[in-house]
Amino acid sequence: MGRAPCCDKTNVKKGPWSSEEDAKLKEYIEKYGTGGNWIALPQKIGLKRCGKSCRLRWLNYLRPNIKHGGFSEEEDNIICSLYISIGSRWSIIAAQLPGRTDNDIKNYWNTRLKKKLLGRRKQSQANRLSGNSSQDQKESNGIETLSNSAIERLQLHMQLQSLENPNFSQYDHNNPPMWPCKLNPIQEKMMQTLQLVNESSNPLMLQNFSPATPQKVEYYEQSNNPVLQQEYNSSMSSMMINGMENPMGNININPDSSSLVLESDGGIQQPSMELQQCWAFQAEMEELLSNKGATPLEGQMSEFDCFKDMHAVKNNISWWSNEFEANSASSNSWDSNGIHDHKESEMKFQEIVQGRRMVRGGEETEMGIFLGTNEKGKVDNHYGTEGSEVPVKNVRTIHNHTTQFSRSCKWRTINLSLITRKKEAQTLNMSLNEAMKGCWGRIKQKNSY
DNA sequence: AATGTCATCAACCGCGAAAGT
DNA sequence: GACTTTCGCGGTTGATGACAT
Repeated sequence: MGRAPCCDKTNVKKGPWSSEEDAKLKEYIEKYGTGGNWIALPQKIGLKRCGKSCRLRWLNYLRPNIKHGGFSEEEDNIICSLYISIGSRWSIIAAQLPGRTDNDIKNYWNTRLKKKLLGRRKQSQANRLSGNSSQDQKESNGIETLSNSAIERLQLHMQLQSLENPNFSQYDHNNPPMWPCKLNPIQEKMMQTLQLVNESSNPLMLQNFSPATPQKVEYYEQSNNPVLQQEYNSSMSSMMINGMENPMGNININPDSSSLVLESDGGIQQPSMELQQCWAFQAEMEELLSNKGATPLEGQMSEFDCFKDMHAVKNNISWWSNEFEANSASSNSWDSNGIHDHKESEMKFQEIVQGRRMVRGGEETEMGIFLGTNEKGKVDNHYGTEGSEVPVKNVRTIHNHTTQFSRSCKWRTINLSLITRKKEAQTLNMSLNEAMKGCWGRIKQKNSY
C-alpha cells in the first residue's frame, strides 16, 4: 500500500508565502506553539498550506534569531571542515552555527563554498603542473593534502591551521599530541561535532575520542564550555555504565599508510561502519575535487561538465530507453545501470529525435525536435512555437536557459517525460508525434538557424 | 533592447526513521 | 509485530534577478 498523502494536495496553496500567511503562522506559534503536530496546524490557523510547508517556513524563516546571508570567514571554515569530515549532514552542521538553518547552509555550500573549494583545488593543480615549489603547494590548499579518512583530514586540517596560528601546536605523526592541545574555537567545534556524530552512531568511536588521559580529563573538568562539560559528563557516565575504568585507546596514524588504525587495549580494531562510510564519501569528494569526472564516460555525465559536447548528448539518448526509466524511477543518482550499447542509443536517437542533418553557416548541424517539458508535463515556452526543429546542440542551450546548465537531473526528467509520452503512445496505439502534441518544446522564430 | 548565462534562495518532494495505534 | 501517521532530512526545482554578449 502506498503512503497516504500528508494533506489534500488539491486544496493547499503552494509557492512563496505572503506576509499575511507569515504573520498568521508566526502569531499562532508564538502564542500556542506547534502543538506537536504540524499536519494539524494549518487547519487550526486557517491556512491553506501543507503542514510540512508550515514547518519549513517556521524553521527556515519565521523562527526567532534566524540569520540570513553574510556568512563569516569562521562560519565558512566550519562548514567546509565539517563537510569534509562528515559530508552533507546539514542538520548537524547547522547545529554548530547558531542562527543558521540547514537549508541556508546547504544553499550556501552548493552555490558558493563548493565552487570556492573547487577553485582552490584547480589553482593547486595548476601550481603543481607549473612546477611550483613544495612550499607553494603546501600553502596553496589544505584540501590538496587531505585524504584517506575523516579523522586524518581533520588532523591535517588542524595541522594547516597551526601553520597559520602559532598557538596551535604542530601535529607530529610520530608523537601525536597529548590532550589537551589548545584548540581554537573552530577546531573545538569540529571535534565536538565529530564526537557527537560518533557518539550517536558508534560507541566504539566514542571510546577513541573521549577523554582518556588525566590531562584530557582535567581539561574537560576545568572547561567553562558547557558543551564540553556535558560531553565529559556523558562520556564519564558511559564509562560507568560499561564498567570500564580506562576504556580509551589512542588513535595511531601511520604516516606511511593510507589507513587509520584504531588501537585499543583489545588490539587493532576494524574501522567502524560509520568511518568506512566516511572514507567512501571522502573518496568521492576526492574524485570530485580532482575533477576526474570532467570527461563523461559514455552515457554518463559529470555534475560539472554535462553536455560537454554533442557526442556526449547523443550517447546519452540511451537513457530514453524503457530500461533506463525502470532504473531511474527508483533512484536519484547517476550510475551506469541505464547505459546500453551505442547501436541502441543510435536507434533511439533516430526514432525519437527524428534527426536530420543540415548545413548552417558552413557548419554541419544536426537537427531534431526538442522536448521541453518536465516530468509533470509542464511545457517551457520560453523559446518559441510548438513542434519546431532545433539544432540538437541547441538542446543544451535551451536546457541551460530554463533549467540551469549543471542540473543533469533536469535533463533526465526531460527524457523521462519523453519516455512517458512514448509509453502513452504505445498504449493508445498512436504515433509518438500525436502523443507529444502540446509537449514539444518551443523555439522562438528569432532563434532560427 | 534582446538574448543568453549564471547565481541565488525559498520552497517542494520523497524517503527513511520514529512515534503512535 | 504490523500498520499508519508524522517528522526531519537531504536532494532538487523553479522563479527571479544580475550580469554578459
